[in-house]
Amino acid sequence: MSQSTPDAAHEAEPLGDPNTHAALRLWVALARAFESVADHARDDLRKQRMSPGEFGVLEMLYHRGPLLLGEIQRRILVSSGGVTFLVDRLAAKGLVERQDCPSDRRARYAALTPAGEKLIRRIFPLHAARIATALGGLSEASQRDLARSLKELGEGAQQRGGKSRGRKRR
Amino acid sequence: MSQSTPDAAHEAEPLGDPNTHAALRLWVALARAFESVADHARDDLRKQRMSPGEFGVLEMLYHRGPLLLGEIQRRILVSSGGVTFLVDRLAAKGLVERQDCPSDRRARYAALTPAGEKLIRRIFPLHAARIATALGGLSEASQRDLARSLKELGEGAQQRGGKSRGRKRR
DNA sequence: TAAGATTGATCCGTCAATCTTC
DNA sequence: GAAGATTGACGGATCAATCTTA
Repeated sequence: MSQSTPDAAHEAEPLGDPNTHAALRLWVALARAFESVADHARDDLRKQRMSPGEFGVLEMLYHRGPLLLGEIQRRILVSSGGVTFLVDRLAAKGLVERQDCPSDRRARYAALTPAGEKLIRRIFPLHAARIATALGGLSEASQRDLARSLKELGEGAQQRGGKSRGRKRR
Repeated sequence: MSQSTPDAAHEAEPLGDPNTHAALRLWVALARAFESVADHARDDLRKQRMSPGEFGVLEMLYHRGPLLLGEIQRRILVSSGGVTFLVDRLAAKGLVERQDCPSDRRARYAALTPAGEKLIRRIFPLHAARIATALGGLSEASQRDLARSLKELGEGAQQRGGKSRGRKRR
């Protein structure tokens, strides 16, 4: 794992502020839920010998077509050097290729090669199914509700300014 | 960041199964929400020159007292080697010390030193407040609701067997 | 044989500095 | 000067192999 999960029990020594206490419990639940599902995702991806970042790039190019490296960076939230590195590796595997940008010679596109397209077309549905299995305990309705709440939570937290790794601060 | 976030828009090419589609949207929302809050947490910790893992160990020892390394491993969900490494670093900083286990000579305890106790006692409330700020958009009630749903989600996903990095499969 | 801890190799990604083009 | 991409050094964690004790 790449991330340590916060400890679950703060009840031993309750905090003065009940509001903080509720927030902490939510944070723990959020982190644990994320890690549980991420475990499924990572496990599935490892069988394809693919890192989460690599899969993220392939998936994005699959669903959106060729993209500038900077766009990829903002969308999957990796560092600038990280994108270069990911695209390098995918290119070495023959799954992705760089293309020059006609309107701006500083920029480059990344695009799927036929081999990359074939691969992601095959594994994406399997990966999606694995996620669905992980989440399978919840009804479709509560999945929708939860997704809505989480989206609100995420956007709120982002506006309050976390670290903002060069991401659009809209 | 240590983790790439799944891409948000699959609407361009809807999946056959609507159930899978709902699951995917939930997964994206979950990952984005987690990363947004984690950014706050990481940002805060970095000012203390402390990794999330190090903070996790200190926090746990603070709230639970001396713990076997194996227990720490299971609770913060890091690898076996990871715990050894974390405790090494904290010990080098003088914040934590190892203690022999009288009943099993294979095992060792980790415990806070006075300096470690002093440090975590000081920074934990600040960290908690930062998390509370990140989550501040939500009412206390909806924080509780969300936490409950997420706990259910996380436990469900875990039971369905993610990767289970040596963790108790209870 | 198995369980706990440790070591060393390796992997993935960040960060700071740099180069090019705008 | 600022924006896009790239490079190289580094950090944090995983993994497989090993050592010790049960």
